[in-house]
Amino acid sequence: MGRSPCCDEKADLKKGPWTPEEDKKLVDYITAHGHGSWRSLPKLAGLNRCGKSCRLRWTNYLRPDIKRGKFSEEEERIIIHLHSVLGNKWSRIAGHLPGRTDNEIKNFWNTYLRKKLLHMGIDPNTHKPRTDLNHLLNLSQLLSSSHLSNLIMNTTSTTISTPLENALKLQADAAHQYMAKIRMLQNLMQVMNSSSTISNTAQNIENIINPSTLLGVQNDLHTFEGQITGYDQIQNLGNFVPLCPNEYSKAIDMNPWASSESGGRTGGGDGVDHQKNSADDDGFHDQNIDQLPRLVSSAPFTGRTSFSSNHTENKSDHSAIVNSPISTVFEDWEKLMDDESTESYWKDILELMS
DNA sequence: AAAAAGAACAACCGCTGTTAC
DNA sequence: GGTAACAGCGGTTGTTCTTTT
Repeated sequence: MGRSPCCDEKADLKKGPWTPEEDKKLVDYITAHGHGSWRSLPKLAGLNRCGKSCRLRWTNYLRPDIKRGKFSEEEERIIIHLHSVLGNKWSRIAGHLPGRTDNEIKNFWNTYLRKKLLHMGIDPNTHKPRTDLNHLLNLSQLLSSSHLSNLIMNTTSTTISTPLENALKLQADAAHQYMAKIRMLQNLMQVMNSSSTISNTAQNIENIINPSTLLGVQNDLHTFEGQITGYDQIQNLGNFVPLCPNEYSKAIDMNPWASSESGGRTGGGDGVDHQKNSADDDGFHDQNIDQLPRLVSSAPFTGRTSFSSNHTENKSDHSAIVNSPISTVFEDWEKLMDDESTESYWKDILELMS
């Protein structure tokens, strides 16, 4: 009954990297006869390998239609889109990228794309903004240690600092700290607003933080960044991309991957439950690529772009703030930030969210 | 120039659904 | 209908290459 023993059970089968000679044998055999049964192939081809190893070698490396080399930006975009819908279904994703293997895509994801999304503040598993505690609490430090230091070094490295430059550095430093805090708050608010299960928490937090102050966050940030763009490098601050509450999918509007040719979203862009589990449908069709929720931009963040597209509802209410200088823009924030300096401040918020 | 660290890639392992018997 | 191997898939590991210190 059943089949004969699997080749894997045979002894003395070679493992490890393939030699050019082995590759040639495999290619020659398959070219002449097709692979047929992988189980019987090694013996017929004169290889001391198991059929499984031959199949993997062929499908992942030797197949003539395999496209080698760097992934294009378009391929990157497609992979991320598909992953947001299909998850780690590498073979299905590979099915939409001719010439790419599931193994190659998987490696590309694990070694590059995943880290890229993490750097952008996006959870690569959920394709939503990261909500882990460390990310939020370390944000300020990360930004300060990288971008701002680069900024300062770039702007003053060639000369001995003058008193004015020192003052500018201090001001930039302080402003940067504000910025990081604002973004942390934005992220928190976004998380709260994007989940109905914690909507009550959002209200509780608003009891801690002056709601009117929170409403001004976006415009404050907008204005601040507008003021500070005298430093070109400050635009590099935006590796962390804040998203609009309830508007995850709208972030695609500033997505450089979303080419004009693709036409952007045509529907279903709420970023919720696009996954289908049906066996006969991978939940994705080529014509539906543009219907999938797009990801946030990897491009440098600019508050202007972000908030002009996502927070128009607040514009009129805060036009006065928008036009105010930095010194007054942050006046309302000073109280908040002073309060926040106490150790229990963030604990209170995070406990409410847990 | 050497060592260490990180990134990239290839291959293996083990699980699961399918299929031959 | 039951059993066991097959084929495919995703996760993980090991090796090699590149970059940084």
